[in-house]
Amino acid sequence: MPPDASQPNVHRQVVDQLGRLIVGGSLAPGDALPSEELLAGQLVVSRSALREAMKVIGAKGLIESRQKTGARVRERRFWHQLDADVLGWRFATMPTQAFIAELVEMREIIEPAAAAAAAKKRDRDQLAAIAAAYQAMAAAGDRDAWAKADAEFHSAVLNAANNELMSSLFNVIATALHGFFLLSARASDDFKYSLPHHFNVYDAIRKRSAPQARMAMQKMVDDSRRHLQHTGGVA
Amino acid sequence: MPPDASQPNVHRQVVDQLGRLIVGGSLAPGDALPSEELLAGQLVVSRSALREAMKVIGAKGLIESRQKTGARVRERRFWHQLDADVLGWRFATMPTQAFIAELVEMREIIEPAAAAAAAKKRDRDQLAAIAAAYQAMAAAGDRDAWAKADAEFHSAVLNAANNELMSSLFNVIATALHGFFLLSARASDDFKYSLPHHFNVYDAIRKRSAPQARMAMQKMVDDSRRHLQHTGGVA
DNA sequence: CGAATCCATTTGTACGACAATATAGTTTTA
DNA sequence: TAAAACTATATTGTCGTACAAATGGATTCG
Repeated sequence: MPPDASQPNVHRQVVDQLGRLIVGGSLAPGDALPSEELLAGQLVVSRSALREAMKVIGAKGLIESRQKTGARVRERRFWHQLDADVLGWRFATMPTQAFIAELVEMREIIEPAAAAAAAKKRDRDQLAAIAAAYQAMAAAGDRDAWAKADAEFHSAVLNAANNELMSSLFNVIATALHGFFLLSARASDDFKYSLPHHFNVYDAIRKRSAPQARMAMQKMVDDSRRHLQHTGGVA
Repeated sequence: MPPDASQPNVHRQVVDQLGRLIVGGSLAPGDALPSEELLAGQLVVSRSALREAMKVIGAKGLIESRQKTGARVRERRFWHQLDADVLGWRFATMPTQAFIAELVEMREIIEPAAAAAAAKKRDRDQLAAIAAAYQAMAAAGDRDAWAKADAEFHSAVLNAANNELMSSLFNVIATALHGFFLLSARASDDFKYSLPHHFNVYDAIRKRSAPQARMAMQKMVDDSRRHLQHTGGVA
């Protein structure tokens, strides 16, 4: 339970408001924000709460504030777009196909590489976790159970790659995409269509064959993209 | 000029102190921080400044604070390790070979993929930028000029891939690694050894050959790793 | 012994004050 | 007249205090 949503914390709400404003484009890069006093008045919060929110927004790379000059919106390339909040704001304000395509592309790069690394570096327990997730997928009766086991599988593969940075990155991307897929790809019924792919990935990692693992995962994400294009319609 | 270093801002200093404490391991996940009042006293800052710093640390995923319970250090998997500050703290406190290897591995995954994507999606201007960077590298007389042009080259390739998330991610990784390489790999003299590789990458992107671009970049990073092992000694 | 209640501690929010400082406007000077 | 120095002022940075809200633990009562 991250301290994110549903909390009536004032500064958290202000963070969300400012984040959406900036990411949504109402405030363009280079624009100056109103003075703290004024902005606090507009949002009906104290300057303390506003400042705490602005520090958070600044930590996410969206604004930069200097004395007297005030806070200015930074250029987009400074936005730490791998931040869960920033991704969420992008989804909330401009979930364009291009943006989703970027996320999907990242996923399609990371996962095959992670599978290859996992084949090389996994230990016994990590393999067992992958196997367990696979069996849970095979045994899944409904879509929800399958989705849960599927997420577990991918997470286990990433974990077996023994690269925390990669796991962390994939986590952010997967979470962002998850929210999208829940909304769009509800149609198809054959939710187990990718089970063989998953087995191939598991088997290659078991055999410690990095190229095979990479190829199997590659096929899986390719298939996933094709499937999506049929149901959801992502570029 | 990011608003990071050299500023005597109190809350910024506190952010650094807390970040180093946590990332460095002095405060283990699950540990509770002292109360705000007490901690503010220890650090000789006001509670306001401390709170602003804690919000920033929280935004980076290092801590989570709830009423009465106080702030607790979160598990490492919640740390947003792709954050520049967090990476910096890891370097400052535990620049282990394993950590550097993770960064290098990420780079070796991203760059070939980016080169392939650039071959497919680059436009004329983006190609021109790559060409310009290459020529600057070829013309470079000293190591500093070469390093600058080199960074420009990689940046241009990433930019040509037309994926802002990828650019942003690479930026963070490259910056983090840059700080390390400056310290370690000062030895070798033939700083232009990789110029042919760079040409191959450029040429493949020019010809829009994705597989060729991927392979050329792959060779480049492989060579770079080998070179590093000779001079710096990274696993 | 268990459950409801009260209490103390801690974070969350607000307000007010002053210091530091950078910008803009003003004055002085060459 | 133009440039340089100075001043005024607005804005962020920091501090301190006060109170509200929530929550975990102690206490009391059935």
